[in-house]
Amino acid sequence: MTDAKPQKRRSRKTPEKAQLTRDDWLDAAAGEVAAGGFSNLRVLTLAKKLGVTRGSFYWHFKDHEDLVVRFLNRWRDRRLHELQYWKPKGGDVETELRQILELLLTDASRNIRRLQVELAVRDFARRNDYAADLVTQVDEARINQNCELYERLSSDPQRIRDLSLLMYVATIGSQVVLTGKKGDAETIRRVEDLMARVALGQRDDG
Amino acid sequence: MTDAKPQKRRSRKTPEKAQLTRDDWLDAAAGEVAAGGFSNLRVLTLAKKLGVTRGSFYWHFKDHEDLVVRFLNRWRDRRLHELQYWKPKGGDVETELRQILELLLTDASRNIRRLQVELAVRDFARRNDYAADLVTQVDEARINQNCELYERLSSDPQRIRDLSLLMYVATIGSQVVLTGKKGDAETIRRVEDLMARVALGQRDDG
DNA sequence: AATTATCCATACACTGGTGTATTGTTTGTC
DNA sequence: GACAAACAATACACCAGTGTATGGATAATT
Repeated sequence: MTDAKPQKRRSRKTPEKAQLTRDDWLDAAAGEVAAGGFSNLRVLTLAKKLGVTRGSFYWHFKDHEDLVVRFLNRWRDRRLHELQYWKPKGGDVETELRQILELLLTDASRNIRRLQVELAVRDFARRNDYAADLVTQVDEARINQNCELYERLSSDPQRIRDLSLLMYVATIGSQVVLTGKKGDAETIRRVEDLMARVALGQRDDG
Repeated sequence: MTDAKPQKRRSRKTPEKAQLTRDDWLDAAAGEVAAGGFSNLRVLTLAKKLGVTRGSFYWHFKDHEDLVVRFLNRWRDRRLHELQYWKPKGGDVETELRQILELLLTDASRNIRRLQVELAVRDFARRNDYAADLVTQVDEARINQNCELYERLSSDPQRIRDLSLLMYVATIGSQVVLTGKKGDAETIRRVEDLMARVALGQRDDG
């Protein structure tokens, strides 16, 4: 009653897990980046949200830049690693194409936080060379990955690459333009369908 | 020699134009936004680049938020106003389509600063409701504008809108993914060509 | 020429952020 | 249970940015 002593000091969400790991900080950082971009990634705010002081931060990280670099590296590693799930199990071309498009558009628009982080990284890459390099790596890997699919739709290597690139920029553009808007779910589904038909070379019926 | 007195006090780039106007500040703000996004838009830095102190700023603007709002408003007004140049003078559908695509892709990629500002506004819109509203207005207007063109390619209203939307998100995505990369000029031209053929419904030859 | 409006400089208070050094407090581990 | 290592709190110096109040200089108007 008289003076509030430190009393317990470990009062985070999970009292069992008293110690914070570096990944905990990176997870919290993802929340900040998703919410307000990299300019919103501040040590003080992060510590407050984790229920500790900055003393903990400077144990796990050298400084603010160290946090940013580790965050970007983890992001790239995960994006490159998840590519293995981008190759559907089998089936005809149209099925696989629609699967991959659904993964890139409908599924992505549901995973708001992941998408917000990606857009934030992309934005940060416009003024940070290191981030720009990672984004390029990820883009290249994704486009190359999809080429394996579009190889079945054309025999011209240049055309395959262009088609893969076109589909990719269309998905990114959809995420940029449509995400977070009202009634985007239905719109995204229609765009998704139209993209599939474009890739398959089906003529318009209008 | 002894003590540097204020001596002249008007020593900006153009000594004739001693007084700064609000648009001068907004132009300088555009540079900051293009370079580092809205989080890089600081009164102090702006004043330094204009060769004045913040006393001038707080004469032309109420506060920092006032600057941001005026900047966004001017951006929207200009984007909506320039739409009149998006309607080609006449000619067949393919010519007009290729003209509009060149305007949206090749020309846009040359106008780096304008594009950087647009991407920055788009990013800012993810965490600012007012900016999000303006971006939606601009997107809607552009898509509607292009509908007039795609009306000649289909008779189904829904399909017209979807096609216009697809082409639009593809251009935005191209700007996001390809701008500032090495060898983007040639790539953009190929994507541009492919988009035109897709819109025109030409079958692949591969 | 005097006055007013316009525009900018200066000085100040305040906030919020980084980074460092030092000192606790836990948590294994022998 | 003593010791060391891992983790976090505290206090400090420092800087960058906003906003305000006030005064000074210039231009316009009469």
